[in-house]
Amino acid sequence: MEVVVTPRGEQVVLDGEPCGRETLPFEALPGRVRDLETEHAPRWVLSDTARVYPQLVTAGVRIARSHDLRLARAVLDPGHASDGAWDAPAHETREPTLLDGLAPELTADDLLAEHRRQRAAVADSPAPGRLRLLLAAESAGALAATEMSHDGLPWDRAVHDQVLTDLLGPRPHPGTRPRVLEALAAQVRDRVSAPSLNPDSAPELLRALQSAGLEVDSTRKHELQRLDHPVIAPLLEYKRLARLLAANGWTWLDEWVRPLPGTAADGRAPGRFHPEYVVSGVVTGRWATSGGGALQLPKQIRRAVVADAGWRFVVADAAQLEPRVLAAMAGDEAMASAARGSDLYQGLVDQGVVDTRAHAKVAMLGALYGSTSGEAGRLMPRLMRAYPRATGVVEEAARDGERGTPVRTWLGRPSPAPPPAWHEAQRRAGQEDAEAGEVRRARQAARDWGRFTRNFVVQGTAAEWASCWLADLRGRLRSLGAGRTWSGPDGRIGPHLVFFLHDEVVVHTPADVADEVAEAVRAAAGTAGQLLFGTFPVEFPVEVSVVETYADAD
DNA sequence: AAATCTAGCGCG
DNA sequence: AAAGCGCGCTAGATTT
Repeated sequence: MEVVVTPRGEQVVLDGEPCGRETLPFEALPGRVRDLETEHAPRWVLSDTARVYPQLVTAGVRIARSHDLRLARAVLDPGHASDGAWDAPAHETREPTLLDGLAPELTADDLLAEHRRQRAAVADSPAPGRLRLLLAAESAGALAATEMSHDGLPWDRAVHDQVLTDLLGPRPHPGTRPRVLEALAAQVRDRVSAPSLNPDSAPELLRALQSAGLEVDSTRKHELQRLDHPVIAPLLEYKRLARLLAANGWTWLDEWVRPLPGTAADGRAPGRFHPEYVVSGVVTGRWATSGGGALQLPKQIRRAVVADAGWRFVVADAAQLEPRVLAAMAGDEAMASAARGSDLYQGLVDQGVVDTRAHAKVAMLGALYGSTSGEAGRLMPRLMRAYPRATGVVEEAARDGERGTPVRTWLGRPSPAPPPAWHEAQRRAGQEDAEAGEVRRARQAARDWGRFTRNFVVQGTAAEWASCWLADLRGRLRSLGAGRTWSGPDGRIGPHLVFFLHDEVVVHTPADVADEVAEAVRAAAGTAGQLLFGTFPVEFPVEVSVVETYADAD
């Protein structure tokens, strides 16, 4: 049973089984969806989850299954995905409404036709089952993303303020540096004899360092770390704290964490951080976020992520996901067997491929990213000898990329084509009268694109595993919470996802079912592995902890 | 003054 | 000789 939801003007058209074509005022949508969901649990075919679903969730209506036409279109027809009416919504500063940007020219018939086209495209593809899985997982992910944005990540404003105060000193007046930062700046100025230096200005800082006799040509942390000079320690500390202040300081707190109404009685200052997730916002299929830098929450500040009283976080991350995914997609039994334990890198050492765990990690990441120099480059031949199938997969993807040939993830997401300028550069370099510089630059560009496609197949397939994990977990949590109510501000919804970070999930849950949630997280990981790779014997262990603050998960 | 670019750093 | 992937965000620098 499927129902297509088409908001138009001030109305909503529902079309499909079991309701037939039905036009109703959009205020009536949540109630009607709730009724149909309860009675028939249809698959909801949505033009764009990010546009339609927030209205439902805000009205207290959540659905189990969906198909997101916009996300599917981007996978099935990448060249035309951003055409006209199907454009991804431009970023907006206010909350989207049901009617905003929904391309009102798209009628119910348009959506039904698009849906038919997509079904045919899937059926005609070389691997329909894989594509169906990808689209189902992405669509479920989009539901989870909307729900997570709505529910928010529990955030304790008082703890955040305390962390900042401990590290920086009390909150300063606008336009002035916090005490600790000002003291460090003074120390830096003193030690390079530059009394008016603004250490936030990279050019000024670079000139000052050079004048003081330091051999640097950038102000990057890694370059500074190599130097032995009294200014280095205070400067690195300054940069660390200045970064924290700029990215996640008091201004961020005020802008992004909304206080939770009526719950400040126990001396805490509970709130919620509501990032907007952009499903498949990264070319590889990973999620992006917009606003608040949710995917870059520094470890330092995770202490402020505090569960509600009587609730816990179940934090889980998939250990060494990308190498495991590579072993599975390559059908590399040897690498899968190295991955049998919980530490794949130690497995490489135990198989005698490399001598230390650190070398194993450098070599593995080098293979995934295309390192050719240094330690990684030296270790690569051993890796290729030990795991010819796994390394063969990424090498082939790299060769394809260098030729400009698209590659695909395991479930079938295509990589983008290189830009026109890239093709043009390759064409010119191939001509007889090409200049040496042109040829060199074209080769460079080809290798760069090869590293991109090399990583694309692995990062993209890992994102697919993670989508399946998230989607299956969402279903399990819905079952776990069904028919029960819980104490606390999120009591109505029970255990729920609050954060997703590439290979890591956080569930906010009543403490008494935290162990059940932990088990659900593990079980979902098992399901994800089977959905993608069937019976191929590669394990995807997840490290799970039950904590009161996110900072305790590491 | 506003818009756009760049360097740098946080995360995976 | 070059030299490891993908992002978002900020302040300062540069351009309009």
